[in-house]
Amino acid sequence: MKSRTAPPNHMLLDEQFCFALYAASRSVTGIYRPLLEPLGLTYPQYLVMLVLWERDGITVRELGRRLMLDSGTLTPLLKRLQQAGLLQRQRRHSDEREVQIDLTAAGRELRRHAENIPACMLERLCLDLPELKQLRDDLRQLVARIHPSPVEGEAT
Amino acid sequence: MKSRTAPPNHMLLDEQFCFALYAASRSVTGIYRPLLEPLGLTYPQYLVMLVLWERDGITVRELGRRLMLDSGTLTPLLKRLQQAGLLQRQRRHSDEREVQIDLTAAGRELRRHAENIPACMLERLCLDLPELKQLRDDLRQLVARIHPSPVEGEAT
DNA sequence: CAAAATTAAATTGTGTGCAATTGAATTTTT
DNA sequence: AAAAATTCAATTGCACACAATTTAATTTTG
Repeated sequence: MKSRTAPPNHMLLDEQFCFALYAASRSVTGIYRPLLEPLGLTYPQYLVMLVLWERDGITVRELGRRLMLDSGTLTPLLKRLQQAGLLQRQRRHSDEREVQIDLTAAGRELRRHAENIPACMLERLCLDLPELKQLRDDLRQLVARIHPSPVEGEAT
Repeated sequence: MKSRTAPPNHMLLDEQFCFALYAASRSVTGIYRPLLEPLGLTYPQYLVMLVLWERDGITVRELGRRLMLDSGTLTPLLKRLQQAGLLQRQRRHSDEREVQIDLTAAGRELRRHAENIPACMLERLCLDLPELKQLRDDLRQLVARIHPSPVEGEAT
């Protein structure tokens, strides 16, 4: 007996998981915008500050590892945060290739003004914590499980 | 009796749902890149083509509604697709404000080369269809349920 | 109907993302 | 130790995103 459900057309935008992900990500960033605007931060800048509030004195490379961003993105972003007086950038004497990022007093101060943001976001998202944690873990699993593309000519 | 679990610090990057979402979205777009590169498309361009393959002859506005993008993003993107010979843009006679988008023969042709992409992605994501649908619906619910920010001075 | 308000795209300007290249410093090899 | 390879950040170039403004066309109002 044949199924009566419509044929699942994977080319339909509204069927696609990846579009839902893309749209959700941009939507959520949009919610951050009015919350971060008073702090003078964009969402990627806020992410950088989150990392530095955990521990500063780290290198651009370490920052990039945490955020999955490269120097092409981070260098200009960090220059803006430096311009805003939130951090300092300096080559490490131990290894002149590395650039170490240190928060200024103003950068550390800013944390207090950001502490209510997670709660604000939780409210806007209208999800309870367990649901959110589940979704977060699903997304992390997704990223972790991504099958590397089969690049040919790779040495074994 | 006090709980022995560590205090949940919502300021920790790796605790945050929103960062997982942001990172997952960029990761997934990164998987598309090598698949779309032979077609000469970026991921946002691919999304535009998906909408047009469903139905063309729509306006920039309708396209923007489907993709949640405004003309500031779409206009230059559509110009590039036009330059690539995939579509035509023309003012509507019925309303000269509107710009109608029509696929060219080459634009319709391209669909065949894109038809295997969803299956490729499914393989790369290493998730079965039910899980993916669940996650997709969760993300859609999230976007739908987003509480509008309380903008003051709004007329009632 | 004419003025005012609204609408649709385009434009302008800023800030990501990311591939590819460059340049300098360090490490590994020979 | 000198040459080769590697590493880190910066730079370059291109393509989004999105706020804000502009321009032109249409609709609504007085």
